[in-house]
Amino acid sequence: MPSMTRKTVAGKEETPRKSSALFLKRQSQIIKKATKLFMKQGYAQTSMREISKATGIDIRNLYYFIRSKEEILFLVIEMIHRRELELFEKQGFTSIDDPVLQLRTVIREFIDTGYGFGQEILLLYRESKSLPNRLLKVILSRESQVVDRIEEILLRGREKKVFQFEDASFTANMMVYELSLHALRNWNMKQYSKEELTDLLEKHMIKAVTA
Amino acid sequence: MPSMTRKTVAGKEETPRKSSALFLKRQSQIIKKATKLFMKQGYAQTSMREISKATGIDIRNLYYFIRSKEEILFLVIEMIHRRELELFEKQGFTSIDDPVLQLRTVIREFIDTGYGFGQEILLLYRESKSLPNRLLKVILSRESQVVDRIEEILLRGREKKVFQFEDASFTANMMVYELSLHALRNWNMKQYSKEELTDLLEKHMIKAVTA
Amino acid sequence: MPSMTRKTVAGKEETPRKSSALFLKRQSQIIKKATKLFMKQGYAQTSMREISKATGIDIRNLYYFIRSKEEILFLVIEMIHRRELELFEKQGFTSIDDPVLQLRTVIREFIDTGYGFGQEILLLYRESKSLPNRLLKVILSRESQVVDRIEEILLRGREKKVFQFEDASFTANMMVYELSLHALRNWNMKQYSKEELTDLLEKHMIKAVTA
Amino acid sequence: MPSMTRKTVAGKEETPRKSSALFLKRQSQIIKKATKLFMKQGYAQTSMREISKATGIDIRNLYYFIRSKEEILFLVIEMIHRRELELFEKQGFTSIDDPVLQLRTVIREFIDTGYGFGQEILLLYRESKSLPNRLLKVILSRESQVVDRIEEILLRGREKKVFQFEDASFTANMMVYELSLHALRNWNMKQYSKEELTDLLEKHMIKAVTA
DNA sequence: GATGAATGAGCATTCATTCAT
DNA sequence: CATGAATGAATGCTCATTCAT
Repeated sequence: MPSMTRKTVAGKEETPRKSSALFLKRQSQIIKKATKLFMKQGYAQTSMREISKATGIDIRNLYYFIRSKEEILFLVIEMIHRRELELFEKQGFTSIDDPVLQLRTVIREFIDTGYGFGQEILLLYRESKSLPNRLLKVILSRESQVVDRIEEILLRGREKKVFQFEDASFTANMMVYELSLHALRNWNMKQYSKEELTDLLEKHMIKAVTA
Repeated sequence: MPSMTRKTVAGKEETPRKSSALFLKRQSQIIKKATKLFMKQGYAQTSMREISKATGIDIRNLYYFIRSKEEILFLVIEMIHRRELELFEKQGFTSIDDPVLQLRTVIREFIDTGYGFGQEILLLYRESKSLPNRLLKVILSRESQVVDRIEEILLRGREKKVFQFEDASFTANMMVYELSLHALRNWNMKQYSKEELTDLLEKHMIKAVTA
Repeated sequence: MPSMTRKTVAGKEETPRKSSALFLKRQSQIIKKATKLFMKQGYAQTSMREISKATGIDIRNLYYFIRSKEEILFLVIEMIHRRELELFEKQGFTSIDDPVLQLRTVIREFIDTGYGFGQEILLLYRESKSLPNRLLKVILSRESQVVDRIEEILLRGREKKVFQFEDASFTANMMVYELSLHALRNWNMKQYSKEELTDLLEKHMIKAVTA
Repeated sequence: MPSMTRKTVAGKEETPRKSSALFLKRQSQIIKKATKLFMKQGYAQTSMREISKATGIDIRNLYYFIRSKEEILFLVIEMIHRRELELFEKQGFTSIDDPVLQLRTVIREFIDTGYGFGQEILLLYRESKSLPNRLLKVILSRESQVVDRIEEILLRGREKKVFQFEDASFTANMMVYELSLHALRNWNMKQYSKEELTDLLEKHMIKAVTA
């Protein structure tokens, strides 16, 4: 751990950040490459030098676009959540009336893309604590938003008497968690094809909330 | 010379290890302290110096008991699994005839102690990949043993027509995973007391396998 | 982390190296000082910290100019060979027609400068094996070039019927070797002045190839 | 370089050494294994731990038989010289009357065995300077004895008018040196079989001293 | 934006050797 | 002889970050 003393904490707007198109482009370029590296080797094991090499941006100029390594992690995690939330805003989704179908859609969409960024979820679980408390809170509130969307579906389903469960919050949490099964336990899940897994998960989850 | 060439990799028994009582005592002393440190700050973020300080063993003598930092992680993870497996060997457990009751017991025992070492499970998920492939394999096969024990219970239950599910392996995996819900998502679970959580989990899990 | 995993081996051009004039200047500055140190105390016995101190370049910035200690040794040895080969390219040398005179010139030039870098030849013999095979091959092929130049002279002489010997390659090798006599056995050679030695060597070597 | 301050220098008989048969047996056991290790990896690169492992003697008990690592090197080099000198004492050797034949015999004997311990000669050249001055002197005087024996042969030959050369000492030195050609330049000598090399060397050396 | 240089802090691991029991 | 423990001193190398030009 080098120089934990001089830490510049990300998120604290000390200097008005540039926000020209090019600036943002460079930033997202950094975030994307960093995401890949963090997923593959972990946050602590990824050096700024590697990020510099991956992006082609000189390490010293890197600090022109981001404030610190910590900020990169923050932005990376933020991006993952943004992508998760986008799933719920896909056109047509909110217009689905049947809660069961809606839940099914969520599961399938999540796995469809989530299968791809399953590693990213793992990153979330693994690296969150590398963030200082203040940033961690921001991240966790983002997470809660995802849980909330699931909870809404469940509550609507209970009103319609199609779903049955004790605690909506608990169940929603469990569901988000279950959706990450593959990512977190992929070593034991390799025996199943994507389709098999989707099927098994769907049945498991639907069974848990139907009467 | 920090010997880049002659690297000794943990687990590879080049020399027969010492195994006197005193030696093993020192080893487990190291492992226990390291476990705490790894849980709190992560493997990569914990330095040998810190482990040395925590154990009171001079850093150079530390290498008398362990081969490398990597080996410590290996032993730490191994110990966690050993503790998990011990749950299934508690006296009286195997004599329970009712599968539902047996499953309930597992859940309660797991949470009872697991609540305590929840952090350790997180460590498992988080740090496994810091191990080289060879050691990772050993660890994952240990993990499988835990899953296997659950699977046995499920299969016995299905034979007795009390349980119903599609895929025994998938379900057992999911259950082990669900049992770690609290550890991995404690930030969203703080709203529940230990008892509430146990109740909710139990109901959720039993519902998933009953007809 | 001393990066046991991501090791960068000297010579393997992962990243295009810098090559500005200033960069090269710093590099040769390092090489020169390192040569001295290696000659005096040996490669293994010379620490990077010493090289840092000798060059006045902070040890951490040292790694900005060289990839590893190993690379320094490689560059040091390379430079020695470059200097040796330059002897054959001195103006006027190739225009000497008489092979005996040509050989004499080589011997005298070699000893003249070689007397100065005799220690460097010792270094060559002593430290070559500290290099990994890949780099060692490069070095040995450089060495062969020196032998080849001598061989050329010998062959020309044989054609002209002034020289006589069985095996050109063997003889050339032996000659290069004999030229290093002083460097390698200086402890027994101290009784002779530079001039005496040159005379003795010259006579010995010429006698070996004349009819 | 660890603790160069506390150095216990070999050779200085501080404590009356044990000299029972077993003691000497253990010592020569250490020396033999150390010789191999030093040849393969160099003196500085060989650790006491490795010597301990190779001999099967616990590293701490090693110091019961030798005073320091330095002493091991001294004893190793001493043994090499003892073996060289034995060549001149082989029965029948001194009774050879013809100097040319005598020289031929030396060459052949030397290469015959020397071919086997060529590496040891290299060790001599490479590691001598790892010894403190006092010990180095002892070693070099041993070396001189070898040279002296050759010189004697040469002088006898000159008296008998079969040999002709300028400086006996220089020539003898050169001959010892030439005999190590293979060991020191084996990388370029691999093209020749042992027999070829012996032939070439013999002719080269005889030619250098005959009229 | 590129570039040369610096800096404070640390890393895991090894070394030869000694000593008391 | 074996064994547990200590110790003073390094080792090569990397880290994130800053700054002036």
